[in-house]
Amino acid sequence: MRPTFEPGGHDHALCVGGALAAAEALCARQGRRLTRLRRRVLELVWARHDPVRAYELLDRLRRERRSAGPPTVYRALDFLIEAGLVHRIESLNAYIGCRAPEAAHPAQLLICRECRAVGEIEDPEICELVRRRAGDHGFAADRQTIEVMGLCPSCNKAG
Amino acid sequence: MRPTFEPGGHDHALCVGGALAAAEALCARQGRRLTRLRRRVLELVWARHDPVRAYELLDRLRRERRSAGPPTVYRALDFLIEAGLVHRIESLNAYIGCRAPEAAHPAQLLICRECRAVGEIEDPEICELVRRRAGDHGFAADRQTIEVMGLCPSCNKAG
DNA sequence: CCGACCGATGTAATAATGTAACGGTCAGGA
DNA sequence: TCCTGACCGTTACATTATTACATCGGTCGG
Repeated sequence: MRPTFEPGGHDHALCVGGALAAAEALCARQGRRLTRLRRRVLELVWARHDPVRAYELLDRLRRERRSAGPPTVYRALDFLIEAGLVHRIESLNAYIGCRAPEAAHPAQLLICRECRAVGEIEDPEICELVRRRAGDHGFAADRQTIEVMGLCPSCNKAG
Repeated sequence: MRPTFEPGGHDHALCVGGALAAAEALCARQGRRLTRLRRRVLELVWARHDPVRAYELLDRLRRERRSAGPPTVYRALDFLIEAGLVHRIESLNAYIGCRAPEAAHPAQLLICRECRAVGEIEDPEICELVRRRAGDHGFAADRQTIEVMGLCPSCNKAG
C-alpha cells in the first residue's frame, strides 16, 4: 500500500508512469478514449503531488500546443474526472490525480494547509456512515465530497 | 428539533427572525460587531432556504445601497462565515444560512440536485470518525467540508 | 476637546475561474 | 458515398473573487 502522503525523496517518475499505465488500462477496460491530449493533461496533473489549478495546466499546455484554450483544459479535466482518474478539490478550485483509480470511489481528501500536499484516503466506513445518516433524514445520497483541512504528518511534526 | 428540510408552506418570517435574533445573541456573546450591513446581508442570505450566490446578494443589496461592490458582499460573507452564521457551499460556490449557529460545528450539507434545497445535519459521529481516520494517517484535521449530493425527501418521493 | 488610531466601508480596477456557441476534422458504420 | 458522433479549435463571454487604496466614523488616551 502506498503511503497517503508521499515522502520527499521518492522517485516521482514511478508515480507518473504508474498513473499513466493505470489510466491506459482503465480506459481500455471501460471503452473510454484516452486521447493524446487527455493523456498529456493527466501527465501534467501528475507532475507534482500538489493540487494543480486549471489555468496552470493551461499555461503549461500552451508551451507545447499553441492552440490550447480554457475549454481544452476543462474538457480534458471533465473527462478525467468522469473516468475517476482525477479529483476536483472543491475547496481549492484545483485538481489532483487519483491514487486509486482502479476502484470507483468517493474521494476523501486530506489537505495540508502548510505545504498544500494532498493525501487521499478511501474509507468505506466513513462513506457508509455518511450515506446512512443522510438516509436517516430522508435524503438519498449519491455523491459525497469530503475534504479535510489540517496538517500533514511532516508539517505537524515540524510545527 | 427543526426538520432538516423545511416543508413547503412554513412561515418563513419565523426562520428569518429566528436567525437574526440568534445572530445578535451570538455576536453579543462573542464580542463581534454585527453591523447594519452585515445584518442585512445575513437577512438576504436567509431570504430563502436555497443556496445564494454572492452576486445575487450583490444585486439585491445594490437596490438599497448604490455603493455596494463585490468586496462589500465578500467581506460581509467572510465575517458571517467566520462567526459561524453562514456556510459556504464549496461545490456550488454559494452560501447558506447556518441553522445551528449556537454550537460551532463543521457543516454537513445535504444538497438536492433536483430542487437545490439544502439540509444541514450535525452528526458528531461522522465528524469524529473522519477526524480519527485522518489521524490514523498522521494527519491533524482541523476543518472538515462534507457535502453530499442527492435527492431530498420530497424530490425522492416525486421521482 | 483633540487627534491618533483602527475597524468598517467605499470605489475602481483587475485577476482567476469557468462556460457557451459554433465550426472543422476525422473515423466508423449504414 | 453520406451520415453521424466524438473530439478539438477558436472566439467570446459569464461568473466568481481579490487587490489596492481612499474614506468614514467611532473610541480612547492625552
